[in-house]
Amino acid sequence: MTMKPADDLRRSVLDASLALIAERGLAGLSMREAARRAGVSHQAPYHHFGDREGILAAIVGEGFVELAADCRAAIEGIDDPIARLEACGQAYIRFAMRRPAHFKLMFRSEHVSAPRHDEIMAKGESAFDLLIRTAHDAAVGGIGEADDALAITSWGLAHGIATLLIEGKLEKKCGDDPRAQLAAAMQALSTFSAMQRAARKKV
Amino acid sequence: MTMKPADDLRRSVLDASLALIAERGLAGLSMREAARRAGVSHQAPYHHFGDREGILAAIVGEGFVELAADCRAAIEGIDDPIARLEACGQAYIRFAMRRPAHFKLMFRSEHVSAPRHDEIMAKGESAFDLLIRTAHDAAVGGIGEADDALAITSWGLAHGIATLLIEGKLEKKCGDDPRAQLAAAMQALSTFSAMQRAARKKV
DNA sequence: ATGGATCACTAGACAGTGTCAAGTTAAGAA
DNA sequence: TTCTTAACTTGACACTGTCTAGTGATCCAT
Repeated sequence: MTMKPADDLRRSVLDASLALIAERGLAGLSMREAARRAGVSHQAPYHHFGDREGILAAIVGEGFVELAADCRAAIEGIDDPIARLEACGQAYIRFAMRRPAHFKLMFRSEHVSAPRHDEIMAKGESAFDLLIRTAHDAAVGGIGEADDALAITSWGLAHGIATLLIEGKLEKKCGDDPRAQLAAAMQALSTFSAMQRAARKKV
Repeated sequence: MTMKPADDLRRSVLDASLALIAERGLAGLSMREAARRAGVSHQAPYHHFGDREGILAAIVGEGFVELAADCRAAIEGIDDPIARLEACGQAYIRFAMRRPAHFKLMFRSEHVSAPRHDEIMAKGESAFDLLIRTAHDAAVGGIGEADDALAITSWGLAHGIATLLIEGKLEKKCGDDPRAQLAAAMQALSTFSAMQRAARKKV
């Protein structure tokens, strides 16, 4: 199943957009500049995406699929539920570091309105829900009874660490080296796991 | 010490900007519309803020001061270090809910570049560092030895929960009612505190 | 095969934006 | 009185997203 030329332009506009975002940030993405780089008229992208938001929605969709795949791969072969949860969090944070623009678009409400683009969001979010469910199951299996609260706590921790990391807010505490920051992030996750294990043994 | 007319316009442009953001979101803030609402020409705001970013920087500065004050007030009169940390996190999350636009501007790197506006950021961030130090001290006092890791973990949790909350990502798990979402957020914090206490007793 | 519809795209225009440059007006200092 | 500076206004420029109106090509039913 080869790509049709139509999808070809769609793909190259999308790639040009991602490159643009990588260079100039999220606000630096412009329909016209993306079209320019793809070598087409300023209106060509509209035929494939309808809207500026359409491009962002496409990026979000790809992001959710990739994140879910990352998480699935990370927990494969791990049995201990708390270790699974930690591995999942690690994948979450590594994804945020590898694709910061995707991550921001995925978890900010203002760029892509969920009601529109619901088919894309649904595809992505169903994959994402699996991720959350994994975390949830792991948490429940680990601690015994506390249901939603622990899942939200785990998600919140991973999400917060990831956010602080890609926004550069850990620089003051960990220095400029991204690897040192990543190490600190991972240490936060393992601290959380340790606390979880302690709480479990106590009960 | 009364306000000079100059500061008067500065203030009203700032208020118009905040109203604009509340109505149309962060991207809906426009220099020209803010000027229009303040009843001045489209260039008048530039005299006070220099830049579009200047307005955002002013908002960020006010936000850091208010957040620090909130946190300080929250931990007042509480002795138990773990309880202090939890109260601090509660204040952090309540602030995010009360001033979502401030919160986003404060913790995103793309809107306001720290190197420029360093005087504003310094004023705000020194207040903010106090907040982090409080969390740090409380954490260290609580668990005994683990130093930076627990502070980052706590900060990450509060930040992540706050972010998910104001981006509406908890709606699927907690429903549309903001009070139910806030309750879930608080429950996540208390879950964390319980785990911290359990870990402490175990060691 | 052929007429009509649909697809993929181009070209032009419009309102709106941030910001540079040049003027204006008023107040205060020398 | 003259000079300087602050606090504006006015006008222009390049750029943006998006609406409208085209233009070939391709496909499909007759």
